[in-house]
Amino acid sequence: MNIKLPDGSIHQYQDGMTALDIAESISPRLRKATLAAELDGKRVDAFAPIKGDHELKLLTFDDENGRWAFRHTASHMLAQAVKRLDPEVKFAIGPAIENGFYYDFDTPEGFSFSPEDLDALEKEMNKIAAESLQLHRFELPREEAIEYMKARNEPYKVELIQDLPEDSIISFYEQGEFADLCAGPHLENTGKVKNVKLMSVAGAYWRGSEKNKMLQRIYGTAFEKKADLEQYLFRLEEAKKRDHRKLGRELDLFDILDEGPGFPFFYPNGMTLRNQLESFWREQHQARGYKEIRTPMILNRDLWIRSGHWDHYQNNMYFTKIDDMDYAIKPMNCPGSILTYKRKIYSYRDLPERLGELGLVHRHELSGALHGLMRVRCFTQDDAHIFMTPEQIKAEILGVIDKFQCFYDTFGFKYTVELSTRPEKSMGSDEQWEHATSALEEALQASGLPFAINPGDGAFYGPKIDFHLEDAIGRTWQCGTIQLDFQMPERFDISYVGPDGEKHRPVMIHTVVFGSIERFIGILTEHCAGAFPTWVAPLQVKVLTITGRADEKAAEICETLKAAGLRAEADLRNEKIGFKIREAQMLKVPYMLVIGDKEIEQGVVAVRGRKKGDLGTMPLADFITLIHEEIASKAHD
RNA sequence: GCCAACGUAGCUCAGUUGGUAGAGCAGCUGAUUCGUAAUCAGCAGGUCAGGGGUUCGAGUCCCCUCGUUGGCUCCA
Repeated sequence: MNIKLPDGSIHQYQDGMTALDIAESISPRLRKATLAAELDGKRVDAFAPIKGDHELKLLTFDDENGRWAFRHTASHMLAQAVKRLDPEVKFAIGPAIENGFYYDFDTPEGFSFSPEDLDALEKEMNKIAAESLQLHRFELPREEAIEYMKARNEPYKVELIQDLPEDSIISFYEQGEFADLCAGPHLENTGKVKNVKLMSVAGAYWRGSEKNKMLQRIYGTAFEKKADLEQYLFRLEEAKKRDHRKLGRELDLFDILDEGPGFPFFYPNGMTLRNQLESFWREQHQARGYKEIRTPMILNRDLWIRSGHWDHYQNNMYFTKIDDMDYAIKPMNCPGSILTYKRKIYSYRDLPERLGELGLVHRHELSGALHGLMRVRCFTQDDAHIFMTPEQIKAEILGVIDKFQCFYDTFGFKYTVELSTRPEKSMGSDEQWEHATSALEEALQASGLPFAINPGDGAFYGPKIDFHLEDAIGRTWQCGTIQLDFQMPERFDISYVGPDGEKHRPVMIHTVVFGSIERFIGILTEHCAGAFPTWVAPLQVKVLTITGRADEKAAEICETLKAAGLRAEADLRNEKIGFKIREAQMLKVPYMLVIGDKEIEQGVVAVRGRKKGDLGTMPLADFITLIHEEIASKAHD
């Protein structure tokens, strides 16, 4: 048979040889590294015999798909270990995921895995690796497959098979006494999976639906090399140090107290930071032709019925009564924005009308969903609503995308983009949804941004484009969104007068860049580990004296800095300079000015940067120029 | 909301088989005037999340509530 390798070369092999054999023929080391293979682009076992001419790619741990096979085998080993230690446990599913794998188990009533159990399971997995069990693949016809799993008393597996399409191949993988329903591919042998770490236990609904039984999920990870596992665990530990909840307390920025779950406090430092972000937002939006508004936090029931929130969003809303009438606290700003639009008659010449609002919204999120500033029950959306003619849609969306890129680049964020389509619970006709969805898709394509489709995740009034930013440990959070909406304009019967003198229905875009100021601050805090870019840092310069003889000069310098528009403080305490520097470093103050007898005598300041250390001395005026330039450029890092 | 773990001083954490709460940092007081990540000493600080129960006795054991964390579900 002829085998074409990724470098384009074609080699002849004997029919029936496996990918491992072929790897061996190239080098013994490659054979050892080969975990799985891709045959004509399809993932297969490296130990499966190959027949006929094909294109072959050998997958190692460096390939995402190689790691996937490696960790998927690890998840089977976990299941095997669980079964050995507790035969009563039933298997659900156990896939490889980014950075690891998990397996869901249905355990006997009242039993749940403890940390000690995880240790024991880890040991058993190591034993399974030491046993060096060979993996075998076999296929069964549908009925036999069902009988096979019934005989093994695995009801979840039976259900999975029953839900597979009639004509699908039903494959199993067997290692020692253990066999599992699985499409593969897998490693040839359990002996390869030596560096395993079981991370945590969590509840997870069967098939992801809260209507189903909650199963026990064990998360783990596995690496080919021990050093890589250790490095991964170390990185996780390091990442915890930049958790925004921890930094928020340490830097005295913000906190969430037991007295108000999900309702954050912003302390003076946090407020300074926040105000900088809001100023930036205002500058940018003014420059981009937006007008700012502010709409009420409480509006009456009729409004929310009209907007559809009463029907579609009630579970997430807070209510109140005023003079025996029902009111709701706004969970979104759009109805207020629409009422603003409705206050007068718009001409097509006025459009697009871009209305921005830093609006505080309240949403009753499930208690278990709360997470620091990332997920709260009251937050400020940096909202904007654009009212426009249908012809303006594409240009407006492109304008918004440009705005997003400007914002995220300013902070040095990487982001991923998703297009979310119609959810089950939604309003409007199929045509409207199709029209709106394709408008978004076209704009995205025109922007050249790579994006993924997220089916069924749109808002109830329209499809959306989401921008996701990463936190310290790689979880991603939706920040920016662009939502196209044909519904609200209908519901509120808003219009503009066209060139023909007739009334027309405008189209509406809902969009946020920060997403919520709170979440954005959370992400930004983790992104820079609390060392905020100078332009947003709560305190920009700390003036440190070496002895009391410098007090007067330091105070004077501090005043000069403040007069130059900088956020500066002087530390005149009777402490050693090393101690003062340590404190300022821990607070991640961008610049420290050390003032002692020498500086006073020479008429200079000794500058220390939080990252670069001692930067030498310079006249105060030079330092002010330097920091002003840095602030003006909004430099990060 | 669901599953699990956890909740001790402002912060980080000790507290053995139930026998009346302890350290470091921060704070306060005093001494020290000192060149780029911690000067020394003293003092003060807690209804052990809240409420019930078991017990001669509960921070430790049991139950309930609240909150936090990790997930699931949901979402900016």
